[in-house]
Amino acid sequence: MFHFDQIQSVIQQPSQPSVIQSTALQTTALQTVQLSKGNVILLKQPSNSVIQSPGGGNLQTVQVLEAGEEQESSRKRQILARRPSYRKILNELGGGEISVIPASSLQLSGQGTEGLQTIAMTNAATAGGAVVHYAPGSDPQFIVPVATGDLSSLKIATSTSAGLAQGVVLATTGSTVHGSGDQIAEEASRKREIRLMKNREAARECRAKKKEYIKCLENRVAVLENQNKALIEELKTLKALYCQNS
DNA sequence: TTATACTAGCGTCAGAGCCT
DNA sequence: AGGCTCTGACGCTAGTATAA
Repeated sequence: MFHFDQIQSVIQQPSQPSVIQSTALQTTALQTVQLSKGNVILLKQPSNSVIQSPGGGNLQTVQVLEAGEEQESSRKRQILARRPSYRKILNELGGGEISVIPASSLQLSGQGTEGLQTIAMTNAATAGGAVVHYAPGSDPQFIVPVATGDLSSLKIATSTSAGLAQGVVLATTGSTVHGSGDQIAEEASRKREIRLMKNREAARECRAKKKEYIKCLENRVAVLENQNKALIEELKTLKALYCQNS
């Protein structure tokens, strides 16, 4: 796997592309670079990745895949690039419907709740356990499967930056958790909160991707400027040589 | 020191495009 | 058709730079 920073340039239609051995090339970093068959990516330096160049040297090259492989690879990349939604994650975990609980309506007591990252919880309704997603921010929320049932006095284990803490008790302080759930306004509000939360996350990722892409373009500009300077120097030298000999 | 301009980052909305 | 993701546009806020 190599990072965007390592990309030095993309050469179009190389006359003699050098093929390299790549045992487990991850190309996720290239999603925003449009490549076509025959393009070659130059890396700034031999990376500590799995890429091995038969020729060695300061620059490594990665040849773009054949058309069929490229399509397949592109599809895989797209699938990998798209993070599944919270709803999908919960469905895969057997959650079904989900409920959003404002963190302000909950109290976490016990040790190990600082730096909270994920919570797994169990009670009579969850049997094998259910996953609670914590959405940090100015208005933090807990997202839980509705099938979980009564949320008061759930036994939960928190995974924190400091490690796992068992036996923390999640206690509800408001009635929002136990509402009927049938009220249309409540349902609409819940859906809106989920949508906003997902869009917030999407916007964050989009901006990060955009920043990375701009950085890549700036790198390319720098490389091309250097190449241009070098070519001008070479031209001057050749001109001088030609004048001497004529 | 204060007022103003500029920049970066964020959340939200709207619309395009894809997928089921 | 409806739901979803992605992304441009917009407005807001906080931090920084600069001129008066």
